[in-house]
Amino acid sequence: MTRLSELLLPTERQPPADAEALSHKLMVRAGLIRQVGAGLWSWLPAGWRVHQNVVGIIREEMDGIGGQEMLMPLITPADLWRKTGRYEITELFKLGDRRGADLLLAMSHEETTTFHVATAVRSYRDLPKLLYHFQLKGRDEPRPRAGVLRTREFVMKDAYSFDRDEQGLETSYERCAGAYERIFDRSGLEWYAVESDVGMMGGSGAHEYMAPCAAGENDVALAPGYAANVEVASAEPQPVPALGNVPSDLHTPGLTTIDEVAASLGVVAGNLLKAFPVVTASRGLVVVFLRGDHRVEDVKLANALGEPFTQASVDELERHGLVAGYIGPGDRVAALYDAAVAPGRYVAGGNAADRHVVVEVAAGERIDVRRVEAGDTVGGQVIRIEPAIEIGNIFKLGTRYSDPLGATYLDDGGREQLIVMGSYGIGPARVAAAAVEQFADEKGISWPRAIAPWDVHLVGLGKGGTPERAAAEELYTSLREAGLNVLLDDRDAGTGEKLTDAELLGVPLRLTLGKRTLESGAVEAQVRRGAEDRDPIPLEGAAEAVAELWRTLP
RNA sequence: CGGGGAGUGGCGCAGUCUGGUAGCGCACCCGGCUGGGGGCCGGGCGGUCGCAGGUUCAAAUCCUGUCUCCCCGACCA
Repeated sequence: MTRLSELLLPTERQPPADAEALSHKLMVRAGLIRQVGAGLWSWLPAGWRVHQNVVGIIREEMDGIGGQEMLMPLITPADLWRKTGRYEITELFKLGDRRGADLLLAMSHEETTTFHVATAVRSYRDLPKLLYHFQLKGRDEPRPRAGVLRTREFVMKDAYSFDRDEQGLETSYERCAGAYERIFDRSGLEWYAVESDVGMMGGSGAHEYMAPCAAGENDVALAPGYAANVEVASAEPQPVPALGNVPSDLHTPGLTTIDEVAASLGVVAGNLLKAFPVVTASRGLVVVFLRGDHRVEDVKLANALGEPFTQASVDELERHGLVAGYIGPGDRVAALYDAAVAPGRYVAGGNAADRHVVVEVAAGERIDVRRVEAGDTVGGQVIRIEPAIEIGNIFKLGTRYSDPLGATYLDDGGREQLIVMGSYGIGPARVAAAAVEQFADEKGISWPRAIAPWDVHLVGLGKGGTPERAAAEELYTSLREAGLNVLLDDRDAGTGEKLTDAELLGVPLRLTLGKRTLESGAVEAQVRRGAEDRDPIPLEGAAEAVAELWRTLP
């Protein structure tokens, strides 16, 4: 369907009142998506064309590295997930059938693919394998947001590699990384790969593919030659001047924050020691000390501790004789020091109400748990931090799933070995939304050519039955014969409405054909990116010239 | 789950404080004019005011309960 008069493309002049993110507003306004419930969205015809274009690119590149496409069910028996311990995840949609059997909506398909490989693969000769599918994922997200950026049901391309050993996994991983580079390059996005957290699941390595944009939910630390999610980023802190002459015992009534204490002493926050008391299952209460101007990065701290933690309550502190707001090093509780706490003198809590003291911190064991900040450096290069949306990830799973699900093979010596796995995800919806975020201007969307719903938006001005409209029909036919996907605006609507809708929808090349065109013998062309008018294209032989121009577009 | 906000034709909103039986712009339908940037005139269609209960002669408006949605924080493609 490529005639606007027949297409379901409900454009809106105003965005939904509750929309915040740019892609949310524009995708709804342009008639690409519509909401059904919280985090539940329908893709209307034009939007689905974009989605499927992204899918097409992914499919080509995955096939190109030997991926085998298949399809596994969304509804999954609970037993598979019980075996891997994932049945307890709170985001899991759980349901039952009429007989009372426990089922779930898969959040991803590690269990299912591993189940198949476990039963189908017996020999090292059957490995490696790279399997993938495009399938819905169900996730009962605590907070769906920003249109299609974070939803409770979405299509994911998830791929799983199965190798004989770590070395094989390394090869599969690199191969997927290469495919991902080509996929995101081809999609026309700005993107980069960053080191990411492997989470509590373990695993030996992971990367995330990030598309920088304002609506992004992740913060990424970037410097020339360096890119990492702030959840795992490490950097050299900015220096602070040494602590000047300050009395070693300070009466500080009511001064419980870093800023208050620093201001009252006339020193910088970095001259203080910040106490971050946490409780873990195996250690009980532990106080983590950071430089006063630094913040704890929760993910880094959990990784450094090797277990989850909660912040200590005031009760918990009192039980250990600590006073909230006045915690400092002492013998009452175990202490850990962040890597940015250089040996030297600091103002710290005096472990008594209204008291601070100057302490001498010695060199010693450190853990890196602080959140990297803009202005820190890596290898002498200054870091900046920007928001980005995660559009894909790759993850070395190891034997996390093959072990509980019994996915083994016999090696060439007849010994049973665990299959070594990797997983590789991409969210096509996020690729689409990120493209909207990155390239939209005040008039609307500006799709990269590779994923645009159509190649050319041909606006036929005037009313049906006029010579200019007849000419538009003719051009429409010849453009299609030249291999272009063309959207023809053949509505009897006003000029302004047609042109405004075209800008909102964001097809990369707009052709306008009206009375003027006929008189001059050339159709007007505007490149959507930058709203850049090009030289009119003579109607004689227009199709080839348009196709040629189109190939040069971003 | 914690905090904040909102539910009134398809979209955006007013009306709620101070109860009196629902209105505006856009969209939509009909007729006419216009025809290169959301044009003009005239005439129309369309709403259980989220839901349930209560107060009252009378409830969009007051009370109680409940559901839904959005935004900010802990999660992730």
